[in-house]
Amino acid sequence: VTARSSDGGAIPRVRQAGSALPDPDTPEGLGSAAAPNPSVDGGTGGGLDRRKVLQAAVSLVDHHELRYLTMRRLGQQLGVEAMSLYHYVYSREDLLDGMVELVIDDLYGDPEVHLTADDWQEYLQRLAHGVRRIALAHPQLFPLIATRPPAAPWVRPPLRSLRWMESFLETLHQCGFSDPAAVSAYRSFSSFLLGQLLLEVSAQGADIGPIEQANPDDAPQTDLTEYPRLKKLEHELSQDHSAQEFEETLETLLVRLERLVGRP
Amino acid sequence: VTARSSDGGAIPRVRQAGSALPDPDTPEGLGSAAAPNPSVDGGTGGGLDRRKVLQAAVSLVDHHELRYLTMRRLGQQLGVEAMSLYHYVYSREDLLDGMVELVIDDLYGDPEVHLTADDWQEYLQRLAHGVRRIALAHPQLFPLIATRPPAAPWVRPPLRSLRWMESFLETLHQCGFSDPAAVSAYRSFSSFLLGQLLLEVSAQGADIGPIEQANPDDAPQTDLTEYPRLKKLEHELSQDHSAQEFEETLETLLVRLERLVGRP
DNA sequence: ACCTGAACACCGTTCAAGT
DNA sequence: ACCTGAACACCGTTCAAGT
Repeated sequence: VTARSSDGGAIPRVRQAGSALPDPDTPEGLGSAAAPNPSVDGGTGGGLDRRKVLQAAVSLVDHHELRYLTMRRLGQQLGVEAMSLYHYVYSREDLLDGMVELVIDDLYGDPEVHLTADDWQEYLQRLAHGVRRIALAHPQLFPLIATRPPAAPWVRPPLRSLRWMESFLETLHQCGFSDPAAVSAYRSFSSFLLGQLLLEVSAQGADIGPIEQANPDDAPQTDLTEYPRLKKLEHELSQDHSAQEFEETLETLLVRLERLVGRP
Repeated sequence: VTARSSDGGAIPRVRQAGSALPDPDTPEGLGSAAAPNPSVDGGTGGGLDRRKVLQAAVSLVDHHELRYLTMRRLGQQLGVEAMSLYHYVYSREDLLDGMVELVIDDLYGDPEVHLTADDWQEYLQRLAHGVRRIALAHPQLFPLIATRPPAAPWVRPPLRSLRWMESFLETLHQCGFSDPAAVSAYRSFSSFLLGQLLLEVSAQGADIGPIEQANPDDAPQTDLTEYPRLKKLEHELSQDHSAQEFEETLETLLVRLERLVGRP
């Protein structure tokens, strides 16, 4: 059981749905009554566990909207009362965190991303497309992935996974980027990637939940010994350069648009 | 009273907050009981109207979080029971729409934005900074501004205001952009702007509410006679180019990063 | 060990009733 | 004309009680 940084100020985050929540023909059954529906678990047997709960939640959100995910509905989906879920999940917050982790872990298995690339351009291309694939596969969940404070909340913008960030920095280092150049590249890349995809999924009707305020106090003081480059660049990565970043990207864009004038 | 496209499938969107909602020292009073607090209106007198309701709501959200905004709390803020609000607002959805409009209207008054610029670069610079100012002034509200379907829901990405879009297209046209070039410029510019700012405010703990699915059916079939360029380019603007847009921006970014290698 | 019923403090919204 | 009380159908979460 991982130590949860939760609480102190964990804020439940529920949307509630008057009486008008659309119930598009759900793939999981048409019984409108509260009939338990145990046919939905992984198939491996009756016992519930955290993983099964998280999987059911992800699937519920993929087929509906984020606000459709309710402790009561999730319980019903698993053939159990809502209160039972609290044995596998500390709160709705924790449920959402778990879902994000589950989906993120998929990326590690993605061979397209983890093929060793021999130049950094190819590496970044693969990474970008891998993340985009996740975004499009789970549009409702992606805003959470992109914005929930990750293991290292001081990194701006947050790429959500220490493993990613470490491998990003290491790859660029080996390709001849100086430390400041690598940090700067990290910033441009991740804010392009997350910003663009956030907008793209929001156009599909996604829904960003409130982000736990990155309260520096309860930053879990993560152990970075496994991530040496991250540790080395910790200070640089935690600076906020959003204004400067904004100006530079805008400038680049204007230059790019210049080439459009007077041409078809 | 403007015709509201609401309903048919309007979905209330409430977050509810167990018992743990933080109540940071609110600037509007410390009476914890349900004491009416009529001292909050514009100052011009007791009568409630839509505008006052919207203003109070915006201020509530600016000082707290989006999920803090509740019909009951808003009512209390205005010295009235929650149910009275329904005289000025059709639903919580409508309340949020009204708040977005109120804030957007501020931009029209912004002299920084509406100075006539004589080159399009300056115009886009002004516009970008004006929108960024709004985002930073109302981080909690901005995701709604950036993602709620605007008057013309077929425009991707949505710049939220027909007046903006028209003036954008007209300016570029007069500066020698061909029609396709102007549309392409619109796309790059708005997705840069909204994506970047969405990410920036989300890092501050913002919260994107569910977006009403841009249901093409109930698109209000807006009257575009006042917006000739918009009308002319309607078809081009409604194409989805997000994949291509993604590739191009990524490519540009990689080229830009190239210049960082091997330099300090 | 796992699940449940009943309860609590919240939601948006409706509606008949008050002034 | 404007406001309200009471009610309804929902929330997350707690807790003592069941098996």
